[in-house]
Amino acid sequence: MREVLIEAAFQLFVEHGFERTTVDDIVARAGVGRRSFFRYFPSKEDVVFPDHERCLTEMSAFLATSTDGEPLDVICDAARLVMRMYAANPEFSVRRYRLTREVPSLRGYELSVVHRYERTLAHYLRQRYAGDPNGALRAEVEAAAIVAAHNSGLRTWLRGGGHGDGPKAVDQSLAFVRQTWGSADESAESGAAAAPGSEEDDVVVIVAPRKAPLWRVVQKIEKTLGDD
Amino acid sequence: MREVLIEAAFQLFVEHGFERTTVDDIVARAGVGRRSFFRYFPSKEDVVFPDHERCLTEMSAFLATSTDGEPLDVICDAARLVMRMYAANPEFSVRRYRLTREVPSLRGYELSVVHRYERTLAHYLRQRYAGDPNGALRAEVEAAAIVAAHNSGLRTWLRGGGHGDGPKAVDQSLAFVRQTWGSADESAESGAAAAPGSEEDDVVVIVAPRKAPLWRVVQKIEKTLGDD
DNA sequence: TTACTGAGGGTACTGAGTGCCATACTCTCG
DNA sequence: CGAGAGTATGGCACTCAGTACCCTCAGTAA
Repeated sequence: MREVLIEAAFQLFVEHGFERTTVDDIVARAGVGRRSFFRYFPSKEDVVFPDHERCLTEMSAFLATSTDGEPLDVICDAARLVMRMYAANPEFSVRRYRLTREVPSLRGYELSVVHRYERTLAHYLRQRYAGDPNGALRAEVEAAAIVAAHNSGLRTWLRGGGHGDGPKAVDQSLAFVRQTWGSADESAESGAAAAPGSEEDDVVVIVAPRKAPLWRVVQKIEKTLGDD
Repeated sequence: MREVLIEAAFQLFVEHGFERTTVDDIVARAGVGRRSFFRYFPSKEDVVFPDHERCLTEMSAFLATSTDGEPLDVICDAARLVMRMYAANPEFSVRRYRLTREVPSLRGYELSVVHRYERTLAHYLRQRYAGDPNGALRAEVEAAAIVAAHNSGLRTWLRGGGHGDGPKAVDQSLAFVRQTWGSADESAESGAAAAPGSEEDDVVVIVAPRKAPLWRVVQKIEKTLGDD
């Protein structure tokens, strides 16, 4: 029944557009009663995003079992679940992407979905950063950054028609965040020198208390430059 | 007319709630015709956010004239415009906050507004990072991080009933992002030293190309520590 | 057989948002 | 002063999403 409604709806959406298709049109093509539509989908928009609810619970379940490991790495893995869901049906994802780009109400719905992912990730990080006085803020910002990076990679893939390697594009975007962020705040809690991310960047970030004796700063620099 | 409608609407919203108040109720209390409501507000939700449209154009105008200065600093200043708008009417902002927290459709509307701010900031950054191969991604992530930090500070203030110093809370949140982020990518383009944020934080961030001669790094440190 | 349950269907209703037209009011030109 | 043009407002009727309520028709247990 769900499948029948989704199929009928998408046919009509591509034929006449989302807004010019009424729920009556959909149930007429599907051959079911109008009332049944709203039994399976709480709104007309929901039929366009039939799989996000499941993905959200998957993400929650994944995070619930990931109690150790670098928090930022964990939520990157969680974000990859979303990309995987999109990659499972490239044609469907691309069709939906084109539809969503043009219909304001669908954009609004998508925003609310993305927001729920972001809240899920932020909630996890807040628990992991429970001791940190800046933990709540850090959780918010990191979750937002990871979601933004994920969506950037995802959209790049979608714009390309879903032909390239989506997960790889997302990985690269996520790596960018971890590279510039993951290392820097490592230092923020230790109050001393910190090493850069990894990979092929050739810069080093050093954090030290202002007014610290200069020799100590140089010491940290030497230590930092030494261990690569 | 706008003011009359807004006032009537908020009275009814606090009396009976947003969803149980119909547009007919609003126009009846305001003493105007129903059709006039939709002339001034495209939807029932818009009456709750009467000032965001102006703030968005203000932000665009501000960014259009800010062609130099550190990009991250510029969009921080742009974000502060939003906080200022909230701070201009604390009681109204808090009433709206409480309302928005409880009504799903208002939350959805707020998400779309936040998203437009984020797009505006990202658009600006994308132009500023035009040369950078990672510029587009960096723009997305930084815009998202700044918006998240701003909203974190804003919500803290709103939860406190609008009594504390909102702009200060936002400043602290924004400083957190610049501290852990703003400095790291400075090095990506200039390859040399960079100064910290400002205010009362007592840490200094120094960035230098790895493998640079050590004396040059120390030189940068002395220069950085000197100018405060 | 009856009684219960649960999925689907039908009808009528509320309320947001729109299109169209009528009615003022105002400003300008003659 | 008055005619005409442009503009703000009100009123009416309509579409359509979403909901409440009730109906039918399985299948099933007793």
